[in-house]
Amino acid sequence: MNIHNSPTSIEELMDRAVGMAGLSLAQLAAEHSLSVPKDLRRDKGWIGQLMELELGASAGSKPQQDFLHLGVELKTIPVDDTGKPLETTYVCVAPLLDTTGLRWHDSLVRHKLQRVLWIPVQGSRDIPLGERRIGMPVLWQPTPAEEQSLRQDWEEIIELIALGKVASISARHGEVLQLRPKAANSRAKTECIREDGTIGLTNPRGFYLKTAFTQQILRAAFAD
DNA sequence: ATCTGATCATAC
DNA sequence: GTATGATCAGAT
Repeated sequence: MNIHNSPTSIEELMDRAVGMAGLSLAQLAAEHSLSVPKDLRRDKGWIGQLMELELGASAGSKPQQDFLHLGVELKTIPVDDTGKPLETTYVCVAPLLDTTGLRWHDSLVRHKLQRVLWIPVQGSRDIPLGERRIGMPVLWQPTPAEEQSLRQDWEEIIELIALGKVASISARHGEVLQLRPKAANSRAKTECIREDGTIGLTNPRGFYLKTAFTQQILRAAFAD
């Protein structure tokens, strides 16, 4: 199933995603003539890249949805044997400068999460990478309640950033959305607003979805 | 066992 | 550095 063309409809995208459910990562890698890394320590994005290949997502480092023409963002999510997410989900970089006038409706978080195709993959480190199996896909759109939760957290965090308090924002802020470092390492710096309004430097941050939130998404999808 | 801050590879 | 793809691993 070496498909490199981009799907022309959501239906076609879902057919492809359902088609790879149940396969092991080794099986899928073999179909694309890729070797399976020993582990993910130095290949943290390997599974995501593999899914992009199989589903025909646009490769590269473009700052847009994976399936722009379909309005769909692709996310792989590592889960344990009960289906519980093992990691938070990165959404996008957070603006630490020029936050004035930013509104939820126009935010990158809202745009990226308008429609997400979740691909659960066994993520336990006890399972050799190649033996981990791909689960049934979930096409998700935030319910009004979910969007409200996201919006509330986003507005709170953005407000703190605008007040120059980014340094005091920890991953504990937010019910469903959190702010955490997103960089090569802690020496990476980017400009931010200081409390006195001047410009300072701090570690780049990204928005992440907490595991309880993504667990709820997956549970609701498989509830029927 | 879970969470939070830190980190890894790659393209440009 | 910023953007893509995320998971690692020490602290709690």
